[in-house]
Amino acid sequence: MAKVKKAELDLSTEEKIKEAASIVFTKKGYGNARTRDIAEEAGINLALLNYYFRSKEKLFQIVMAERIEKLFGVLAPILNDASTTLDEKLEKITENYVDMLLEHPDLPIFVLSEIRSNPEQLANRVQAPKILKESAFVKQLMERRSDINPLHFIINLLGMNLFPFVAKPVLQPILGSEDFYRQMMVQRKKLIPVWMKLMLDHG
Amino acid sequence: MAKVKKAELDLSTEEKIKEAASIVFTKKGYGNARTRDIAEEAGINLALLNYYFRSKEKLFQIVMAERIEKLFGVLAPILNDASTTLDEKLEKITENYVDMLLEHPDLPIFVLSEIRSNPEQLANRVQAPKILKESAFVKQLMERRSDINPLHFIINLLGMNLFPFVAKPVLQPILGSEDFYRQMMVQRKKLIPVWMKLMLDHG
DNA sequence: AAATTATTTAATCAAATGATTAATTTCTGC
DNA sequence: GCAGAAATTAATCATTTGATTAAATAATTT
Repeated sequence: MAKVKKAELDLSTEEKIKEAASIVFTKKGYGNARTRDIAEEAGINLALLNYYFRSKEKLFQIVMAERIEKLFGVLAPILNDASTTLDEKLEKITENYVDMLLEHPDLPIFVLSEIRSNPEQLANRVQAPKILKESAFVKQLMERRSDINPLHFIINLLGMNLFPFVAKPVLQPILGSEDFYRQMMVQRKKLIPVWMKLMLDHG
Repeated sequence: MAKVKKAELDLSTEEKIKEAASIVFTKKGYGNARTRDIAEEAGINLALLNYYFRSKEKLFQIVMAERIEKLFGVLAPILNDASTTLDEKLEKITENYVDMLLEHPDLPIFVLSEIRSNPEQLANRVQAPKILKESAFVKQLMERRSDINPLHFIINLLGMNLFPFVAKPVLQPILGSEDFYRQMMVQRKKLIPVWMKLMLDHG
């Protein structure tokens, strides 16, 4: 055993490399990640990285597509669901994000910072924006508050959900223990929908 | 003229390099930035970078300290001011952030992503957290809402202010023009304090 | 103005890094 | 069990990249 990661046990070499790449890229970013770091993390020979994925860049593109999907993929089905109320959507989105981000706290900062350093190639890969304007969600928002651009509420919802994870390295020292940080994020699952409803119905 | 940046005109070589480094590091991140990029941006010979700053790493540390100060330095004086009301603080913080971030939109994602990729060295450089707990701001928050951890409100305030800039590359395509993006951010100067007050007084 | 110091430049170095190669081992189909 | 294919390895390559050097130029001092 020793250094072998649990999930790595029965994965194929290709999957091991992709897993390792995801870990290393997410932790350090593309520019700070070394193919040798990835090979070591995966426990494989460096040449295998190029054997299976041709290049660091190609491997990154594959990992990045998966990470973008993981971060924004949850949105589309919820936003487009005409059978749920606006309140239910707010609750679903929050619940999904908090649960997912507690498991992958550095996902948002990774995706957003990589998009920033390469916007022309990556920004258009995010699908959610494209469906947004025609979504049931936006329609419901406009019905409820016709005087405020619905994007404000979307920014607030995503901000309250994602920001505490984006800023985790700064917030953690304030909050003290990792455990207390988790506690607060769990509290927010109930609080964020309440706050969103307040903003929608007052002011 | 041509490619010469306006601010660069009468700066000393040392200042030109620091300015260029700030631009290049902020746009690409440490790992993707090349000392040759910085030299070119500054319009100076590559060797001068090492002549004035010893190394890329040292130059980065200097730039980073300034960027952290720019992003979080505005907080301490406002948070500690016992002479202003909580509502005034919310308005001041929001006004300061929106104005500053419209000029430096990629500042938050830069600082936060660099801290993520090197937390042990950078996270403790942020001063704001240290003074936070003893601040007038936190006291006022606890007075107003004793049943909710004041950090929730701080997260929401920073999230609503910083997140739209952190996520700018993703949001921009939805909003369309740069001009419309600016418009929305200006709107938020009035909206965010209103929303914060709502959260504090209801729910 | 001469001497000294500071700045700038072109050329070069050494290490890091992504990628390839050729040989070896393991697996698969027959 | 064997032949061919696939996977793996150690060694090496070529380029990039941060940094240095020695010479040239500019600024400052006396």
